[in-house]
Amino acid sequence: MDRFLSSATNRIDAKGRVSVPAHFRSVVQRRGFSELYALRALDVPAMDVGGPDLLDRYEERIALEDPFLQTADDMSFFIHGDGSFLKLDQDGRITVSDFLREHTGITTEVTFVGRGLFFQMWEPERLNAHAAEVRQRLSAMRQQASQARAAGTE
Amino acid sequence: MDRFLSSATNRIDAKGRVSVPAHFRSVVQRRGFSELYALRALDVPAMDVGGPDLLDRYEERIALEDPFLQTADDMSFFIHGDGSFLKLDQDGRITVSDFLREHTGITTEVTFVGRGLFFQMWEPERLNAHAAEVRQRLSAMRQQASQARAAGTE
DNA sequence: TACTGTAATATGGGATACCATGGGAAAGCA
DNA sequence: TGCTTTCCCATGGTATCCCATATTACAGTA
Repeated sequence: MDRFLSSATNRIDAKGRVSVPAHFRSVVQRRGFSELYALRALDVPAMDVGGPDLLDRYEERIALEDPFLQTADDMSFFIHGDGSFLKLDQDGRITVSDFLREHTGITTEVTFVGRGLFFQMWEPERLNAHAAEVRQRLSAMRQQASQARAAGTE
Repeated sequence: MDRFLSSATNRIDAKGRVSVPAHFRSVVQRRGFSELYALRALDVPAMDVGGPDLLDRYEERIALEDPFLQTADDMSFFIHGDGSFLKLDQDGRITVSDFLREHTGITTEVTFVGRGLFFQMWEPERLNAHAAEVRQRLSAMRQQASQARAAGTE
């Protein structure tokens, strides 16, 4: 399978290194990425990490904004401004930079979350909070949908 | 038969492995898969499990959404982040990870419940409680319906 | 229906391979 | 020279392979 899936939490060692889950590394290889791009996620305190295609995706997103408006420029700055890329060492580890820590709140542990075509890096506690929100939204959405169906058949 | 039917309870061994019921395995293997896709169910403490094709179906669903709106992001977060592949070993067993235990409360035994296109993994006690709830809801609903019918004919 | 043998399945355990993690040493940089 | 980064190796823990044994399901026979 060549998609990033499931999540795992790894510890950051004294030198600031953390192992990228083996499963993710094999996906990276299979997709033929030689370098990983880490971008700040737009709405959440997480990093989006993936191959060059991740950049394309963000470009598309920016393209939707009116180029004369502040928003587009802000987004572009936000993404390209400090966009760092992560080097995998021989043991499949990356070094967690201050840039990463600042945006995510990561200190001693990192949770890697598969997102299909890319993956995310989270501070474990913040991830839990976010996950709870997401599940609640989806659950509410599903109830609404089934109520709407019931109403339609009455 | 290519549907998941009936239920069975199996024990988890000292290494955290548990056999997937043979008839469930044959459903998956007939399609040529050697791994399972498991997703944390939204409203109940159970895992929804199926072949990797189950994931495909979800991804197709997401593709219908505007990729830059919150809904698409939530859905992806859920099916990729709350999902995981379970590798079947040669004897048809899977290892029950903390990822599964956390959400389901599973400790020493697992009940596998056929649900047609997928099956579920439950902690036996919780399944009993849930089954009782479901029965009660259904019988309440039936009583309501028959009362409404009686009222209509009076 | 009861009994019996057989095959399929579930379970247990030793050995092995893989992976996260930690630390020493060499290599770059100020 | 100090400091950080990168390489390399050691270790413990976990997952996987492979085989043995127990248990269950099934089919045939009386």
